[in-house]
Amino acid sequence: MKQDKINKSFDALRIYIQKHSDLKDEEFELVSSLFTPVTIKRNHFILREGEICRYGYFVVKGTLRLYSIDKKGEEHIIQFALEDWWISDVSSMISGKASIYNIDALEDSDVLQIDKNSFEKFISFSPKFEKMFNLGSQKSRIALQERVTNFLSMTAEEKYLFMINKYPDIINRVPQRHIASFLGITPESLSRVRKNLSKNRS
Amino acid sequence: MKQDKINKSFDALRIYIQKHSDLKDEEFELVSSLFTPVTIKRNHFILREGEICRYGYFVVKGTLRLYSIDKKGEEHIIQFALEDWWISDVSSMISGKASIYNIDALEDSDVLQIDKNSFEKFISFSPKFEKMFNLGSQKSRIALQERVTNFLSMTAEEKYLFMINKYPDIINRVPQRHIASFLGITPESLSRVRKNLSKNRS
DNA sequence: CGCGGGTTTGATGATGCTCAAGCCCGGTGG
DNA sequence: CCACCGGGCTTGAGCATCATCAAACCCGCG
Repeated sequence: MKQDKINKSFDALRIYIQKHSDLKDEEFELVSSLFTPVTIKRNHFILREGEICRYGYFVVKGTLRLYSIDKKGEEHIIQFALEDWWISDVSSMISGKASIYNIDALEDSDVLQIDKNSFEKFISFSPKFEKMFNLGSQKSRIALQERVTNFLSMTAEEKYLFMINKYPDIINRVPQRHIASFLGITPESLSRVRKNLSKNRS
Repeated sequence: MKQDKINKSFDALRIYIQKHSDLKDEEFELVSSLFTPVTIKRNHFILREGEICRYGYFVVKGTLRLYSIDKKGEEHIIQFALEDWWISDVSSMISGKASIYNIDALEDSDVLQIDKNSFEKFISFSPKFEKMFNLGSQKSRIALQERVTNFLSMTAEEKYLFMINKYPDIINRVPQRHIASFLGITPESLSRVRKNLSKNRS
């Protein structure tokens, strides 16, 4: 990776952290030493089903997805990650067991990679980093609970409308069939839902 | 509440905490001072939609549920809580905004109630309490992600089988229609799923 | 006993899936 | 510059799963 791009990656991380807490230069010095910049080409994997997940990733640029493959070979997207998001299989990382998920890139992407040990160092370095992480975890937990609630109570159309409202940036960047997968419907159904909406809007 | 029952409640909490970390007598002294024992009669509420959630609850005895009500008036169960589980609307608690959920008791239940401030004290009192809490949050997050994965990839029958396997204690204690609600199907459908399973098993 | 909540069963229907074909559009090579 | 290819989206017809509505059944409790 070019030095220029590396610098930009760390700039992005710094801005992200700074949003959540003050950060002195020497603190950021340490932080930088713990993360490794990595570029991931479109359709390349950073985690495959059956592997143990050893890293967390901060997305500097691009789009990644976390998904499972069921016994019929169908993909089911659990999470997207765009700029400024984190992605990883926390379950595999904590348990040290094989992951049931895959993570790959939907576009050429730049990420900052951090392994488990470095991450421990990172959050134990300062309480404010730990707070930042825990707050992020809570937000993720709340978003997942919201998604469960929606699965329990919404039709395909309602789930799509909710998503447009809550994650417009994802809608605008990700191919429709992936949106469908995330919503738990087929691409055909999503197409029909959209047709219906545009009809009723005009 | 009778003193005897109160003591038993704190015993349960102590055993729970001890499972996760050592605990000295004087530490537990403090912990006890932060929680309030409460009994909840069957069908009584500790949180209603529209209220701000001000407490977390540790279940000593009984069964509670967290659920939403959709615009058709249907209930959708997000979470059960049995002995040794925690229940609360974390989202409302963190944001300070009105909850979209209800929490009530499915049986006469004993819980230990703790308000937001006391909880802050609790986890800031010792790093091991904070660790315990964060680990619990991660586990909850992982369980929610698993549930999302299941919604995306499983049929009604598969979800039910998964639940039998993962939460047999809930299956054995909770009326069928509530299991159905948790799985996102109707009581009638669950009844038929069970019929099918018993047919194919014999 | 008989009442009542919960579960089961049956008949019918809606939502979303499957499979197959057509369409749109951007990229590539002649 | 245009023809053609291919991926992704759309459309259509038939179908499966699960929902709905209504009735019967079961069983514990007053």
